[in-house]
Amino acid sequence: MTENKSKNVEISGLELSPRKVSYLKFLLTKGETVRTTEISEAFDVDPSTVTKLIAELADDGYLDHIPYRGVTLTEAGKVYAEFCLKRHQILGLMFSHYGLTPDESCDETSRIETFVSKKAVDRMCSSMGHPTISCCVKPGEARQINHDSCFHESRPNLIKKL
Amino acid sequence: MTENKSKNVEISGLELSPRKVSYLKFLLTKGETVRTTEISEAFDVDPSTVTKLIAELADDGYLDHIPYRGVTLTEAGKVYAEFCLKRHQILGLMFSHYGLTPDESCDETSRIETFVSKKAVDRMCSSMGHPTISCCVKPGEARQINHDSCFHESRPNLIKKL
DNA sequence: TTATTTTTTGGCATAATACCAAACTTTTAG
DNA sequence: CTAAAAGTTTGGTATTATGCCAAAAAATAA
Repeated sequence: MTENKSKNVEISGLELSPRKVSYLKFLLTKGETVRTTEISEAFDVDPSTVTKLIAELADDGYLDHIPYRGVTLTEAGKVYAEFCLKRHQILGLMFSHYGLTPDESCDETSRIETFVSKKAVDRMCSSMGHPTISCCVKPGEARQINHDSCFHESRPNLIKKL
Repeated sequence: MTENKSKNVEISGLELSPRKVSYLKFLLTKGETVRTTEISEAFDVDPSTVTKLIAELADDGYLDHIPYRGVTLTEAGKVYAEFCLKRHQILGLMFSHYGLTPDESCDETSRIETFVSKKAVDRMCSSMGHPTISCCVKPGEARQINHDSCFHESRPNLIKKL
């Protein structure tokens, strides 16, 4: 936990490509070990494409891959995926503030999210009062916004770097 | 004028790559004919890289290129560049609403703008009351937000498709 | 344990960018 | 008015991110 936090500080939010972010978010919502085929079907791509991307994600420490068996998120991968999910939710919420429908917010967010820094997301999250709803997650639904990764600028001494 | 408006309707906002959008915005703010070197210096890339991108933009009708002389925006190019500039400004303003500094807003916007649709921008613009300030343009400065390209959803009969 | 299914490998392709060196043009200096 | 300098374009190559296909390998089912 304390370890995650300290690792968190190093997340810029720009380290992964769009597809990789999608895979990580998918893996997080799945929870358990996920087979190559599940991913390839979810994203409608060839299984070999998935094999290659997960190999890179595994190399970079985001997930463990047992060949022919499946993948699971590493601790770092979970932390990163949580951040990605939260970023998606914060951005989706932001768009919805300007009259976009939930679907539109989600679409626009999906195209831009990989390019928005964690610093910006944290700032926005604070500014919004650490919301728990978003275009994809409503109160009462299973997964709400997880603020663990949030760098609380307003209380630097309490949480910064820890 | 009427012609531009009708062409506008067909802009999705996603037709150009990041670099091409940057070039178009640069060309619009420059106004006159621009030489390859000016662009290559502005973006700190090799002149040959510029030659290639402008060839593609010219092919697609965004600009006229006279070899060894320079490029100018076509009418369609101007219309598109105006939209790009406005999109940048609307998005920058949006980020600034969530506590990002002007510089931060501008940075984040620069990374995401190419992936935000015109439909979303128009909606946001309406929702904001068609503002004239942004992270990059303050009131009193030369270029303010140009709303010509805006699809005014609130007054569809007056402006839609015309 | 063979047939079927799943996964991985290796090869190849495209879009977006970018660099370099060589070939051209245009401009400038004599 | 030409030769050198400066600017531009071509052609070749590279990288990153993705993705497909066919063949090989492993796992599972019959």
